[in-house]
Amino acid sequence: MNPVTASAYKLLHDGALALGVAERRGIRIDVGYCKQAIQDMLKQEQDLEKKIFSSKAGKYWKYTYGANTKLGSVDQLRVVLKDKYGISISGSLDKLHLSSVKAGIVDDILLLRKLSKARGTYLEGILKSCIDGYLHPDFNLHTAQTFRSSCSNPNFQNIPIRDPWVAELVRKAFIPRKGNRIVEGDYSGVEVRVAACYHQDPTMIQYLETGYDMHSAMAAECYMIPKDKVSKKARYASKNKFVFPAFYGSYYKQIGPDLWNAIDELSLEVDGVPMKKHLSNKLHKKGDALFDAFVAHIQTVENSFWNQRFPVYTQWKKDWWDAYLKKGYFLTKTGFICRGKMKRNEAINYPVQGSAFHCLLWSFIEMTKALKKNKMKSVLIGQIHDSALGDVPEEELEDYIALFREISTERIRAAWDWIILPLDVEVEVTGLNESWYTKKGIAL
DNA sequence: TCGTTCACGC
DNA sequence: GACGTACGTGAACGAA
Repeated sequence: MNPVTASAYKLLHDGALALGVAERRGIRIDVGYCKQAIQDMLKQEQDLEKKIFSSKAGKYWKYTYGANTKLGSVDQLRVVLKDKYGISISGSLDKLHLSSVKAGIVDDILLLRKLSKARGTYLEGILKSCIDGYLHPDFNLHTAQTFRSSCSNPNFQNIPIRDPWVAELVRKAFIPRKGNRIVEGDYSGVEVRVAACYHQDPTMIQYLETGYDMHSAMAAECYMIPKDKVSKKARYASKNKFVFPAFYGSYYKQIGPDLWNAIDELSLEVDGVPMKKHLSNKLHKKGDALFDAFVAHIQTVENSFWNQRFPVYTQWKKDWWDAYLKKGYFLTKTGFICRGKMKRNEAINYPVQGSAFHCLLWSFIEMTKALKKNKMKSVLIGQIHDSALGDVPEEELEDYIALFREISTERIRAAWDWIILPLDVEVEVTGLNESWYTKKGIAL
């Protein structure tokens, strides 16, 4: 991919400069917290190791491998599971596959992995790159195939958030400057909106303009429940296991089992009835046959999703792919050309993912300029694909938020007329002088 | 040193 | 009718 218009080149040029400003400002780190937390976690890990080695399986592990014993070795774990529990696993021993294994040792191994990840990759990684209490990650615009950004030393774009326990351990390390709050402005569903700018499916546009809750609607269809019975957790499963994967090109053979597994992971229920029991009543099947029937049901939901709900979107995907096969390249809305050998899903996803990030990048550039022009003390400190983080003095809080909203939803549409739908941002704010972990959404 | 596997994010 | 998830970084492990 290369910029082929003057404005595309300028976007990268100005983007590199704006990100450079943020890199030099840096993110404030609670170094004392990090050091203490690392010590505490090391202690927990040692206790856990002791516990493991006092179990029968742990003793066998040590006996077999002696000084070469490594609890992080999947090869060794595989042998112990087979010899000590008679459980033979040929494939992956990752979290997903291990969590269903009924062997006493696996829960402790998974907990140990989680702790050492949080300590090693994150807290120790932060201290490794921290200079005088500030972190200055590298934000790159020249590495990702899609012309998204990437980030390293350390990677500020994959800090834990989904597991609340790990999120707390790690995010407490990130703090605002004295008298400030961290303010995170996040585009809502920007990839879905940018995709709609390409395919212009009228149903999708209507959904986005009216605030129709597609995730809930699809939860209702997937789990065969009335719309008003869709719980938050069912909506979450629908969003992350059906809607997003479907937009990325996944299909029922992958999506069906994922939605099925989510039932137990999230303990889904309908009116107090366990979800699998509910589905059994609906599909008139039990056991393995119920699973097969559920996957088949998801196949029909998927067909209806693409062919009944979004036929224009579906046709666009065909046309876009055919045009790429014919020409050997395609152009993005933000003025880049993509050439080279691509698979179907890549050719369809790259322009969307790239242009969606470019919306954030444009806003980041304009925000950087506006803060300087207005002589504000607020500083931008980082960016995570569809969100921008500021370190904002209490007295500038309202102005900063208003400015960010205006730039990222109004000014951008005046600058880029290809954006044919409203954009929306959510703003989250930490407590005064409090860590990133305390961020909360604010009412409009 | 390098490829693979794991784990974390959007 | 077959086909079929996108983009990243970092650490540990283990073979070369």
